[in-house]
Amino acid sequence: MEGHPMDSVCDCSQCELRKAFFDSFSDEDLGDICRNKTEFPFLRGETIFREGDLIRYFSYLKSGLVKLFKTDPAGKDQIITIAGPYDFVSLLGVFSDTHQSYSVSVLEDAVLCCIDIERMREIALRNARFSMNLMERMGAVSNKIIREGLEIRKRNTHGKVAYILLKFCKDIYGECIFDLPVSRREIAENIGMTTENVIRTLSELRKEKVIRINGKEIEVVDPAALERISNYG
Amino acid sequence: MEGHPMDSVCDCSQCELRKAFFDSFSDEDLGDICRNKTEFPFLRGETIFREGDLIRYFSYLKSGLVKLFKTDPAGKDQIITIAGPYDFVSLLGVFSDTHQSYSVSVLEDAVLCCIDIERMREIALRNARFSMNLMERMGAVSNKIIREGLEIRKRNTHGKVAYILLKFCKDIYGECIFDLPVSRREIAENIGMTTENVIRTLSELRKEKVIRINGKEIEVVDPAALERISNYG
DNA sequence: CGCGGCTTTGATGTTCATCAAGTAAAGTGG
DNA sequence: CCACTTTACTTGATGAACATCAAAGCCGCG
Repeated sequence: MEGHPMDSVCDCSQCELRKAFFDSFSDEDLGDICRNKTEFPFLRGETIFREGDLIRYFSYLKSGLVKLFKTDPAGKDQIITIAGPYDFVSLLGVFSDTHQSYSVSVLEDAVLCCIDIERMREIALRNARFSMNLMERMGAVSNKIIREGLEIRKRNTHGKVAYILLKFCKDIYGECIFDLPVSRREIAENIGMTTENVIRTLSELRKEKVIRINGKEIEVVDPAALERISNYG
Repeated sequence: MEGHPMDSVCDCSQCELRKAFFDSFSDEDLGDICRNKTEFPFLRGETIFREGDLIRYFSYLKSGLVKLFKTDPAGKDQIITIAGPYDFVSLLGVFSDTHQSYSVSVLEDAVLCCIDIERMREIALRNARFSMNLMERMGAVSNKIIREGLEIRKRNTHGKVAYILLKFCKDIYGECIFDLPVSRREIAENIGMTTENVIRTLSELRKEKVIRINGKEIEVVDPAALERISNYG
């Protein structure tokens, strides 16, 4: 893992995640975690870990945006999903596998909260409510990935592009106007198309006045039409 | 859920799953589960539950083969995965969702072991080791589904068909000769192709002497070639 | 300044879905 | 048990969708 630990300014009792998740902690466990967590800042473009690396931390994203991806023998990347604040970067293998089965790199400057995996396991093993919460939360992430995969699979090129644009606009940024955090090629790697066809489809959506494009900046001008294209295509 | 409970002949202390999974149970919990589980037999073609049904049971497959699938508004099915003995039929939503997010129906006569979801939750909440085992096991299933989705997505038609044939032969039956438990259409629904192209591709593999076809019976004559097609295509 | 990566568009060809038509197999009702 | 209906399977022809190849402009960076 690149980067150096930050000064741990975060008091875990104030962590936004606590409400949803760490409420199952006793004060004792919370103090334990708080003293032993490490926050790592990462810059756009940096790699957090690679497929095959030893799993040392349980980690989740405090801020920023990252991509989870696999690289095939020919060197082509396949993006599994894009994760944002309070998403786990560790998928479900984290307690059963010893090595990462995918790579993670940074799309927008990020802060990662890391807890030693053995300590995490200890706490999970003596706190059933926490295990349960963990399972629910990690399950939600896995289910979202599975669902997205199925949605992508059944769409044609126009539907795929519309789908991912809506994901940026609704899920990730919550606004109709945003800067794409990824290259055209990365969009292609995410939805299983070629870069050229992603570009061509974006241009067509622009010509049809569904979106406006200015480099990385995208504005969804006609969300209803985009929804229609996503659902029909 | 169709079907009527079987006489519960299985003594849970003898359950094959116990070794891998239920060892985390105290004798007390095991007895609790054992008295309160129900085994349901299902016949080929029956539906175990449908998308949208209330989740009442935590359930796993003792024997047989089932498909998990979603049906879109147009009535077209998309197969998520095929599950075999000792796979969970409940995916990770089972503790966090109230309703099923997919349907399950039977490909080969099956016996399903069902445990009331509330009882399961109670036990998980007082037995952290069990929660942990559950998370590991359910995580493995989810990860397999995600991985398969990515593998399918990156292949062309020949690669997709080769991939799923190898799955039947290696993962499900462990033999080079087997009866397909699914129709050509279901294969298509699983790997995202049209029925016609599945058939065409099978015929081509037959002409190339990679497989032999006799109705539902498939023999993989040249496994190395099939692997090559799966990895290249 | 020049190199490499990203973006864009066009031309071309392959792959794949769709349409059509027919045979085989399996289920249904009299 | 047979006629009938439906579903599954198969092949061919066609066209649309999509990948590939090629070329050029753009931008950031050493």
